[in-house]
Parts: sequence; structure tokens; C-alpha cells
Amino acid sequence: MKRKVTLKQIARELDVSISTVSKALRNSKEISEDTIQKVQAFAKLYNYRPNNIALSLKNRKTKTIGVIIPEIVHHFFSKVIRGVELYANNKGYNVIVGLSNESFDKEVINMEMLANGSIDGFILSISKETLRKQDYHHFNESINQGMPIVMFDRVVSEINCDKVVVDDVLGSKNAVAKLIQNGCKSIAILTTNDYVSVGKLRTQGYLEALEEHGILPNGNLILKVDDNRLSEEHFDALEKEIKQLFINNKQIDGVFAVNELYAITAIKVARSLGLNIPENIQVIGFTDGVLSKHSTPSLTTVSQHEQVIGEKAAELLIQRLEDDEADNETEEQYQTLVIATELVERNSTK
Amino acid sequence: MKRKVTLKQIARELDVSISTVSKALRNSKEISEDTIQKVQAFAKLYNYRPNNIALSLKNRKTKTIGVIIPEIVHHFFSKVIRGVELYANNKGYNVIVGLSNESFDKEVINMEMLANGSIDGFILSISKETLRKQDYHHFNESINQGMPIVMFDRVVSEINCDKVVVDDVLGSKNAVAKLIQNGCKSIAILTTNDYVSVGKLRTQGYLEALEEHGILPNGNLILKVDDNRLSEEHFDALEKEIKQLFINNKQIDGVFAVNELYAITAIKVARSLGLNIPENIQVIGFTDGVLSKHSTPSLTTVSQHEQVIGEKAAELLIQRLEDDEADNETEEQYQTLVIATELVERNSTK
DNA sequence: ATTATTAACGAAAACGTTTTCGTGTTAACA
DNA sequence: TGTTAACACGAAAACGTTTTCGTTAATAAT
Repeated sequence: MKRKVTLKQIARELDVSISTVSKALRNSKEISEDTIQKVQAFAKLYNYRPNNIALSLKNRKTKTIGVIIPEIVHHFFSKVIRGVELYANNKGYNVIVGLSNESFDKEVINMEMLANGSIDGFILSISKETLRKQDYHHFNESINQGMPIVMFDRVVSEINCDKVVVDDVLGSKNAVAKLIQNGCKSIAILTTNDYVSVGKLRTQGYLEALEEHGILPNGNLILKVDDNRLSEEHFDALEKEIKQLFINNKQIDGVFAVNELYAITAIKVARSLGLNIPENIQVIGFTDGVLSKHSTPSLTTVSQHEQVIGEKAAELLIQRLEDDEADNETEEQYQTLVIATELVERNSTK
Repeated sequence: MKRKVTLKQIARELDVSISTVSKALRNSKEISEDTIQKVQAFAKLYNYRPNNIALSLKNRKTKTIGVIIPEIVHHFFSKVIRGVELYANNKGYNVIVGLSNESFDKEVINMEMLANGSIDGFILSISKETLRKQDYHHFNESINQGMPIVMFDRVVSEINCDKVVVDDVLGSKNAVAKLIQNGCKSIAILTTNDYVSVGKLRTQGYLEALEEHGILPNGNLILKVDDNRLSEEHFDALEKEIKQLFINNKQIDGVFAVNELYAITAIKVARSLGLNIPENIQVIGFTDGVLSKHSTPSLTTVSQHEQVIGEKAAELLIQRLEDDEADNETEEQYQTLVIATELVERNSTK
């Protein structure tokens, strides 16, 4: 087991100084053609690669991006990561991943772990608990220490940083408009509690679409699912709530759900009640994931271009990092990029 | 924007030496109670945190694990990552993620990027292209340089390292046995090409189950799907192949698929042919992902305990890292952990 | 012959830590 | 008074780089 070879070892072996080796490897014209050949040959032979950690220390930057997300077993987030990876790798950056698991404490701990030199900047989406507590001090601290942040999807206006979001309002509005055009008269929405920014925005889009088409919103048709402990087990509760909704409101002929799972569940429940999709009820979801593609009937849904979100977030961050380097302290202007959504029509609508 | 404070700055400010500050912060008894108080107070005030990079350089270890997987937008892999994260974070390790995207070159490049000091060890699952080329030099190089590797799921016997796998053969065998017990007489298998180790093993389990129950295997019922470019677009081809299989073999009353997607697709195709699940055809898949849980009918499937795989892989790696540290060079024994599978019965079987 | 120029290289600092090994001061002891 | 021990601290090396600034010797110019 041969240890990794260093400049020092090459220097000793070739009986020159460390500086000479370093320069020779970078083809400095300070060094004679002869020595350059010798050094490079030796380096190749022993497969020399400069030590990243040493470089990071010297350059005071790590060429590494920290990504903090609430959950990785999730189509949306994993696809965003893929986008981040793609762009970052092309630019020579690595990606380190932290999971908050929707917990405030884990979010804070994870950020602290990474903030002490391990990375150059953050890309993150805020955990639900943090959104509920509205405690954002850790973000501000990071920013104040010169560690830039780019937020995506779940963002919050209190924090001054670059952001990448989806046009939730418009995406939802278009989806609901589509249902209306398709003849739906009584459209229910399955959404989350308001503190989840995207849930709130999508609900807003729903309301706007109704208003624009002269339909009076009906409070009974707005189901706000409590999604605290839902993700894994309390899935049954979801089914029951939706079932109740359908039973209490027999006139429902359209459903807009703010995520895939709610949409799929609505379909399942409707069927169990003897209703056909899309003949009796048309359904549109949000997020074009594996469920939407492969369910029967396949789901009409609002695609968010997750990978683009990731790429754009990485682009914003890296751009800022490399601008900072050239000490252009002038432009402290933060941008918010809005990624357009797209309605993917499948078989859950007419 | 205040830069991060360092030992040197504290030292200057308090008019003591760097060594004193360092020792005071670690409560060394070399330092007087007085100075300890002063230093710690100052450090707290300025929120001092030791620089990870400097520590990594000094200690020659990064407390970071590199994970290389073929694809992150994938239930199995993302769940494994979650397990790795969970265990690693508890042990004070970070996780850096690299995606090979099933490509040999990207796998090599990613590993090289990380191997030069950025991480202490690898956890990885081999890309399909690498499996096809059977070129494993990059793994061996890494190991020879003292960078340990733990492989999971897609492993290969040529490499000497710790491994975590699922009991693919037994899991499949049990699944197929279940179909037989449920009365299936003619069971088809939807599998991948043989170079994908897990596909091969699962096919083997299928054959063993048949043999054990005295059923002669029928080559026509073994569909090896070419999964090179399948993942995204060539999904149609899959449907056609399965359709042909059903049409040519009307006697089929059971299907075992080596992944979720094949299983779901089989159900979809069967239905389009007027066959009912599970009355006419019973289906079992592999991998208990979101599709299996939420499809209709929900899918009976072989669960792999992905998160456990991740945790165990992390455990093996970290254990080896910390053993190496205590230069117990003695035990160069590599282990292969086999994680038991579990048959999750749902509604696609009787 | 003296000075200026160039080529080729090395010493040292710096990045931020930790740790080993002094060193000076004071208190205790014979 | 002289010796020793304890105490509190600092200098310096080390981790592996890059880069600035000498320094030496040879060559060219005057």
C-alpha cells in the first residue's frame, strides 16, 4: 500500500527543491527544459495528483458546494440535486449533501458542520419545521460570514439571497383553468397547510383561476392536509379525508392536487367510490414524477423542470462565488429566478 | 461582512500566542484558569469554530465519505444514501455525492476528483457501463493507495473490498415460490441482461424456485430487457416486448419482475389485454418503492431494506477507517454483508 | 576588467490547526 | 543560598501546496 506521493517526496527523490518541482509541473519558464522533463516523467510514473485539501487551505476555497434538502427520497429533490451535480461538476465543483429531514435542529447542525471551511456556499430548501418556527438566524449568520446561499423552491422573503423558484401561482392557475376549460364546474383542491410556501402559493393560483372564470370559491372544496407526520405512515388519514371530501361534495368533477401523492390518492379514492377518471372526475397534480408517469390512468400534471432548478441554482451560486473572488463587491444585487412550469397532459383529464 | 475568526486573530487580540489560544480552547491544564476564561469568552463572543480544512490537512483525514452511485433520481439509490447519511452524520462524517450516470468515464473522473484528499473512503455501486467493460482498474488503484471502498448492490467478485448486498437469489426464489404456492403454473420473468449482476442473480433465484418445485423452465418465458438506453425514453419498447410476451404465451398466470417498473408495466399491459390482476395474472416485483405502494392494484414486492444497506455500508467503512487509524494493519479480512429481503404482500397477488 | 543581464533554482512565507519541546518565572525545599 | 519542581506560556514543526523574492553562476555588454 503505497501512500500518495507528494511534492516533497518527488523533490527529495530528484534532489531538487519543492519549489522547483511545483514550478516544473506547471511548466514554469523559470525551470529548464531538462528538469521539467525529469520532474514530469517522475510525477507521471508515480501518478502524482495535488492534494485537494492543501489546495483548499492555500486558496481559501474548496470548490465544493453544500446542498441541504429536507429529504432525498423524493423525486423533486433528488432531481434538483442531479441538476446541481451536473452543473457543478462541469465547473469543477463537488457537491456535499446534507439532509435536514424536515427538522430545524438537523438543518442547523448540518449547516454548522459544513460552514466551517468545508464548502464555499450553500444551495438549500428550507425544512418545514423551520418554516413553521420562522427562525432564520442560521441563514443570516452564514450570509454575514461571507458564505453565499441560494435558496430554491421553499424560500422566504425575509432572507436576502439569490433564489430559484417555480411559478407556483401561474402553474396552478393554468392547471385549474385547464380543468375549467375541460368543463369542470366544481373543482376541489388538495393542498397543505399555509406555512409551506408552495402550498400557499398553489392555493392562491387555484383561487385566482376560479375568480378569473367567475366561479365562487367554496370553502368546503379546499382540503388542507396536515402534512406534519404524513410522509410515511399517516397515509391512511389522507385517504379518509379525501373520501370524506368526495362523499360530502358529490358535485365535485375536478380535482387539483398540489403534489403527486395527493393526486394519485384522489384517483384511488374516487375509484373506490365507483367514480371514473377522467369521465366523472378529472384530476391534475403537481410535480411530474415517477408516479404521474406510470400510474393508471397516467396523470396530467404540472411539471416543474426540477433539473433546471438545480442547474440554475448552481449557476447562480458559482457565479457569485467567482465574482466575489474578483472582489467585485459592488453588485450586492440578489436575483430571484422564476422557472416556468409546463402542463403535461396525460390521461387523468379529458 | 466579518470574515471567519481564526486562532491567530484571537491570539493577537488577547496578546498571547496561538499555541496558548489553542490549548485554552481545549481546556489544557497547561494554561491558567484565568487565560482559559478569557480565551473561551472571546471565542464564544466571536463565534469561533475551527477550520475543517486546516484540521483535515493536519490530521490527514477529512471525516468525509464519498458516495458514487449511477443515478440519484431512483428510489433504491436515494434511500441507500439516506441510510449512509444517517449513520455517517451520527459519527461526525460528511457525505459527498458523485453521480456516474451509468457511465464508465464519469465514474472514473468522479472518483479521481474525490480521491486526491477530499475524502477518506468510498461507498459505491458500479455503473452499468463499467460492469459491461469489466474494467475495474480505478477501484483497485484507489484501494492500493490506501483509500478503502465499500461496494453495495452492484458488486463484483474481482475486487477485494467490503461489500453489502441483498440476498437477490433467495429473495427472488421466495417470491417465485410464493407465486407457485398461490397456484401459478406458468410464471414469466422480466429481467435485465446478464452483465447487471443483480439481474443475473434474480434470474437464478427464479430458476431455482422452479426447479425446486419440479417445474421445467421455459426459455420463452424469460424476457431479458435491454436496459441500456431505457431509463427515460425507450419505455415504449418495454411495453411492446411485454405485450408480445403475453400474446405469445397465453398460459402465463404469474409474473416475476426484477424491478418495480417492469412489474408496473406488466400490469398495465396485462390490463390492456383484458387480463385482471391478480385474478388472471399474479405479479411480484423487486424493490419496495413509491410505485409499488401507490399503484393500483398495489404491488406485492421484494423489499430490500435499502436504508439498512446504506447504514451498514457506512458502518463497515467507518469501522475500517477508524481501525486503520489505530494501525491494526493485521486484519485485512474483508467481509460481505448480506441483507435479508422481505416479501411485502399487497394486492397484485392472491 | 567591470558591470548589467539572464537563466535556473532555492528559501521562506502563507493558509489554520495541533502538539512537542523548550524557557522563564515563581514557589518550595534542603 | 542554591537547587529543584511546578507553572504558564511561546516557538516551531508539521500537514501539502503555491508564489514571491532572493541568490548564484554564467553570459553579455561596456
